[in-house]
Amino acid sequence: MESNGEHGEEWSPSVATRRSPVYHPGFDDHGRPRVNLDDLTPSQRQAVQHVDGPLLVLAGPGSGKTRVVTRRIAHLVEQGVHPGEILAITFTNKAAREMQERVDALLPGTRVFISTFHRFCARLLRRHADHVGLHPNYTIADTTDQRALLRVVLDELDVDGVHFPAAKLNAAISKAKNDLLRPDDYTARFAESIGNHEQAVVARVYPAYQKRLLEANSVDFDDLLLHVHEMLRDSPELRRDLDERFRYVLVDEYQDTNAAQYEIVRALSIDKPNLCVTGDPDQSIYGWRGAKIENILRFERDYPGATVVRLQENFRSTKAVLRAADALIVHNKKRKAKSLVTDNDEGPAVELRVFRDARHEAESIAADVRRAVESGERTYSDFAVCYRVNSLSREIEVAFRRDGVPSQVAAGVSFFERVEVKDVLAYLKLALNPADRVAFRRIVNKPVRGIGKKSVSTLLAHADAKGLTPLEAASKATAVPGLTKRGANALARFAEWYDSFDLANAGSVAGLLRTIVDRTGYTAAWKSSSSEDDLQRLANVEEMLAVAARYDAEHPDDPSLEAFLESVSLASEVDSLDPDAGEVTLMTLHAAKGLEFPVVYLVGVEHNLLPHERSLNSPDGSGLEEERRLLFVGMTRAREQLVLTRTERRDVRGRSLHSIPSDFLREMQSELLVRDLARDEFDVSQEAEPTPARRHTARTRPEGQPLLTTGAALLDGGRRDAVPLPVGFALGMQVRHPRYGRGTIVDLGGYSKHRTVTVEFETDARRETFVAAKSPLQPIGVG
DNA sequence: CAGGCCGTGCTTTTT
DNA sequence: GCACGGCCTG
Repeated sequence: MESNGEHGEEWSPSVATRRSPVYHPGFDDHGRPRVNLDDLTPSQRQAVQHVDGPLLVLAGPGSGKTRVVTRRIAHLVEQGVHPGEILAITFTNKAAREMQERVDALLPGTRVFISTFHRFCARLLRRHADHVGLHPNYTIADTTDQRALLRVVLDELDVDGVHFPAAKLNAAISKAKNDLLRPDDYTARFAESIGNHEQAVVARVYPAYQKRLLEANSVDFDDLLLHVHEMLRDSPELRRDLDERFRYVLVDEYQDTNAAQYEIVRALSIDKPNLCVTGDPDQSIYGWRGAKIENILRFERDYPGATVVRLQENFRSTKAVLRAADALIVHNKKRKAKSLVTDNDEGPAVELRVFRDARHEAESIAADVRRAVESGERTYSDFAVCYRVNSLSREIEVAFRRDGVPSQVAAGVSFFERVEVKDVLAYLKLALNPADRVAFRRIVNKPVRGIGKKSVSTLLAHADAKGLTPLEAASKATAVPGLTKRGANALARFAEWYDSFDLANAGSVAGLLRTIVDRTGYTAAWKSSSSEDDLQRLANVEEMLAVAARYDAEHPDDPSLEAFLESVSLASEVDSLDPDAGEVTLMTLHAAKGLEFPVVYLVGVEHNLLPHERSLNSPDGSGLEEERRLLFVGMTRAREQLVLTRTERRDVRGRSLHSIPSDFLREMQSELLVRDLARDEFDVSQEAEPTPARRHTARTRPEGQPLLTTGAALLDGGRRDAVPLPVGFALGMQVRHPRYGRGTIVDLGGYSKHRTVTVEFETDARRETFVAAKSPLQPIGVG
């Protein structure tokens, strides 16, 4: 309790400050307890009412886990536990936000510290950076930065970057870090390994890479955990303080914790072992990034006297869905036996539909969805389409767009990873952390200033030797040996120009960003360009400014650059999914965890895809079991209807290959209703043909009609290769809206994602403005 | 030093 | 099939 006052500040604004003792948040104004227990099952209630000591909640899919966790938090507060003593850790920002909202709904104004592992560690590291040789203004290197840095290291160590690509080495280093293997440990273990070239190379590269990161006052994703683990391990006082400070710790999705996360949680639960973990071994799908399913399996041994609560009743899915999911998962050997039971209806049978190829598969689903929505039976947001690999989304996106089915994609490449966004962010990073060599390299010649790679390397070598920041070295570039006169002058000019920015006084984050964009003239060339790509880039930078402005507005009390960059670095694409967007959601099976939809299509249930070929050669079959769990997770997202699909041919990297049905299908065949649509007389696409909107889209864009807006495909798809929306909106164009009927476009505004279209409709001269990318508007030719 | 072309290798999943 | 990095040329 004592520690709250002192540390409380640190965690604001996420943690409420101490309340007046008179107010008791566990009760409403009439003295009734807020935490309702009546609508809980006995085991749910047991978990909610558990206060002290370790607690393991084994929660099957759809068993009301979030409800239990949030109620339990509320119950703890009701029991007099101060909200500031509770720490809840999730894996995704989305889960954290949701939990925050639900706790807030139960006990308005109560702000518990709810955070993802990485964010929690980032904060902690900010506060105690000196423990691990960092400064509080450290920056976070994302995957692109990591690879860029690795390439520099490879260059220096004269490692052949062709046989040992940065991405691969990065994965190896990441894996080592996840297993708590630090450079020295790794080198000690693998330096001698003759049999494995890659390990020998990593043993050389890893220490150099880590040194460079530290030099740049930077950390990668894994370091966030690793550094915190180190400080907790090496500073008993700090560990004890935090253990005391967070008397009640909750960890969600515990089956997905890796070695570092496990140790961190452990360290916070020694003196006050009020640790509650929730999870489901059957939903462990992150083994490939170091998650240890054993962590949850051995919880009772790790925390003696632990209470174990099993939530087996499923409130989400139909009996048919659960039987199929169960038929599949029982084939896993390494597993705690658990059955899925529900009082829900039987529901329609789980179907397996077989198609000729991916195009038929996609078009059939699109037609299906349209039919259900047009008949009023469903809305678009009732549907999800899940797949094993991101590349499968493409065919679906295309078919949906062709058919006028609105969709949103949780894609692998995020907005924040686009080059132009990264460039602008690198300026911000350098402003925060002048030591950041990765950021410096990125922006020193952007826009082009005549500073080449050679000059930069020479300069940075000098800076390293003299202990200067890159900018300090650049300002005295003429005195740096080895630089050409031209290079030195350009560098000195750059440094002088940069210093004249007065970044410190730019005020808000948005102000700072605006200053940077204006002063660099970064976007200038694009403004006059007519190329679609350039306009897109411009729009992305504008969007970045909007993101910053939004951040400023949401954090008037904390306009700090580090907090902004942190939130940007730790944002993920799944976080941007909007369940109420009125769109079909397309995502990978991994991204689907924790979500639910009335109707789920699970495409590409084929051998080498699901299970993925890369999982097949794991020696103990653990890879295969994880694939099975992945399918299990996907299936159990469905509330009412589940459709699995496979095709007979599929394009893999350009080649069309014959596909083999997944073994998983055989394992649950008794629960599947098989419909072979591959040998039908009629083309699926023809069957679905005669709908009005479809005919309209077929002649959507008359010859010569300029593509005036960019669509959801370019932005939401997040990929450069996304097919541009075949639909351009232009002034005067005739469009149709499903509710308002025919109309004419009378105004256009904004760019890309925020492109707006104002339409005057024929009925009652109604005027409406839509966000182009999200609107159901269908062009019907030019008026 | 910059821009363009060519070849490789990629794709499993992500904080 | 594509995107990226590396290489070569101007």
